[in-house]
Amino acid sequence: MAQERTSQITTTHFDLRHTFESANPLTFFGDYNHGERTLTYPAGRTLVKVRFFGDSRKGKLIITGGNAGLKKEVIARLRLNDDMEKIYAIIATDSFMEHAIKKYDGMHVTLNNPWETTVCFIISQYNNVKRIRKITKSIVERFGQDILDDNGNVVAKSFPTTADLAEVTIKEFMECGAGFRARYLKEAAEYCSSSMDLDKIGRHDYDSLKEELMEIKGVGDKVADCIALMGYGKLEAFPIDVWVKRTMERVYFKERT
DNA sequence: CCCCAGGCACAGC
DNA sequence: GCTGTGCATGGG
Repeated sequence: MAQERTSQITTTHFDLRHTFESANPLTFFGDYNHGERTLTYPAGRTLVKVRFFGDSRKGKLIITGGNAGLKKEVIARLRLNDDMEKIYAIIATDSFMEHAIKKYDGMHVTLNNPWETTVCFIISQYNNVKRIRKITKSIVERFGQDILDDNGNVVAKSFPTTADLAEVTIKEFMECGAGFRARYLKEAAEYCSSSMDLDKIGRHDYDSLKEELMEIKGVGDKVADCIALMGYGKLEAFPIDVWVKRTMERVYFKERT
């Protein structure tokens, strides 16, 4: 029966928009609605909806969904317990960083399911954000399992498991727009569903974890860092994509600000 | 028409 | 080890 749970979390130095217009995997299959200030995403067999009130200085999240442990899940996933003031103090190394911190106050690194993260970042290689989103959504839509509301209507799809995707053919991944990454997805799903334990390797330290991740075809240095950081919460990881590289070169090796 | 996008595997040194 | 190259696809 319909007993929708609602919980509340108060926040400081958190901003939903900055977080979800940034670089985390949830961006690729969750739905962020800027007008309504809501984020909707599948978590297990339920659909989570998060609504943000206030601003990065003083905010509030209202969470709705059918699951009892949801509040804890959201706090973990959005890393709401991160000590942002301490982090800002550490990374405020120059005026460029100070400006960035001010401008994007409340942008959080998120903590995601390792497999979801792996899929998203395999798709991300040599690709643009719009297409990454399109491909990811298409795969979830097509191969995820139904998430039902109380009346039995399909409201969303869950993120497909390793076993789900191991059954998918390269041709089907191509039909989702994956292009040359189709065979990486196929091999990753087969490998991760049979020869590798994504939960278990989470207990390894950063170096060893990264080494394990790079055994997956289609996962190289940068994607492994993304998975380590956003799939496992290894804060030592520092993924350098073309934008980070470009910015660092511009700011620290040419102009100087 | 060309170029590029949240890199990667692979070949050839 | 290091460097160069092809890669599916869509948008600018």
